[in-house]
Amino acid sequence: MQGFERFSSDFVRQYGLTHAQFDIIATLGNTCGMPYKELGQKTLITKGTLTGVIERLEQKGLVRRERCPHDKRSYSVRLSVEGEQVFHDVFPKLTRQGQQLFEGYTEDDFVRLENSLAGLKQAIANGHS
Amino acid sequence: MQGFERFSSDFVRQYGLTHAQFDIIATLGNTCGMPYKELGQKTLITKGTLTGVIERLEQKGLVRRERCPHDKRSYSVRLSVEGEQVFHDVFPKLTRQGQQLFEGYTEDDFVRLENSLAGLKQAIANGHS
DNA sequence: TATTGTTATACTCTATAACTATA
DNA sequence: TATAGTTATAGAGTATAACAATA
Repeated sequence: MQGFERFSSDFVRQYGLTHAQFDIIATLGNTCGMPYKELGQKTLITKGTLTGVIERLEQKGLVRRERCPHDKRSYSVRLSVEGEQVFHDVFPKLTRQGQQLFEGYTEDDFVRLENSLAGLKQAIANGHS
Repeated sequence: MQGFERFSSDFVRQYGLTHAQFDIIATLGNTCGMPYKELGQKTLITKGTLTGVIERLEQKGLVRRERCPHDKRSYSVRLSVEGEQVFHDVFPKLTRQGQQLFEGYTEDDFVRLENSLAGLKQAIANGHS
């Protein structure tokens, strides 16, 4: 875990993004936007912190905010065109970078790993709730 | 990964420790101390940051510093008696907490998971260097 | 001259609580 | 009254670079 954490966060930082910012972009990718509340629930970032993180992403032009027509207290946050570019640019690279890790893996290795991790993930999610 | 990260960091925070501080204690556990430089290499914390982290751990009385007799520029950082208590108190609990995640696992499940993860770990370490 | 650790700077994240504006 | 987001506050980690003491 620590190994991959370092591996990926070095990579992300090269794009001038922090872990939290990357988390937001990842969460917003392939969606049509969502309010702060939902974003906070998905990323586990509290609302006070979220204001700052979104602000910095907005300054970088990666994210846009629109007042929600139905509830004027709320915003809809979504990726800008540039934000989507980053999303579609960084993720495949990160994935590809990740792929190099698995050079020696056979199809069978993948299946075994995937099954193991799926079980582990579920166990963590259950123990966690 | 994210699931376990949250799981364990919630737990660690209950002891009033941050991730970085926990990392130091974990690294210092079962050793007779080491200088800042080595500590920084093992935890990937840069020296400037390390000064602050160690300082806070020293204020909490979990860590002690002694000038190295051989090289007067250098300190030897080691766990205090209380620091060792924390180490021996928190780690088994974290492990036990972790064990609950694996309630439904059979011996075979463990073997499979262990093999998969060992391979993954090595792949990450290699891709990482 | 090179290295160990310190200090200074500037930024980001973090939690928490008081606040505003809507609902 | 309750909720969505803001602001204020205080603390912690991060990188970087200039610095002092020692090697």
